Amino acid sequence: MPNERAYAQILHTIRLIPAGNVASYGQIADLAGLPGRARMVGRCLRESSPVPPVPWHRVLRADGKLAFPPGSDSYQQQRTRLVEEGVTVMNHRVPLKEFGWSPDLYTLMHEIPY
DNA sequence: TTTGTGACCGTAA
DNA sequence: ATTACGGCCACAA
Repeated sequence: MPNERAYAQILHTIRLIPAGNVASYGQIADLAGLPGRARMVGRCLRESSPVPPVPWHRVLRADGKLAFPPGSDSYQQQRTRLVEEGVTVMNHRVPLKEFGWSPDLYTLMHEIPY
């Protein structure tokens, strides 16, 4: 696999998201040293059936929406996990801007990877 | 080889 | 607030 390094970087970066916080696919890609490749993050998660050490539920779209179809199994699970961590989810999205969260991740995780 | 398909994103109507 | 479009790129058909 040519991408196993990239995937490892991605999963590693996702592990750095603190509980109660969220990050977008694009942010993860950037932090993992893969600028512009948000789709790869999604593909990585889809293909590597993530287990708890990888907090996949803290990864959202850039606009704060959960990436799953509302009502789907995965959607419900993600929503539940977020709420358990105290993250507000209303109308299928986390109000990032309203909480000033989106940019915080760059501050919280500066020194990175692997 | 080409085409379609995503757990996506930024910009511009 | 939406929609459209172009970028993005590994994968499968």
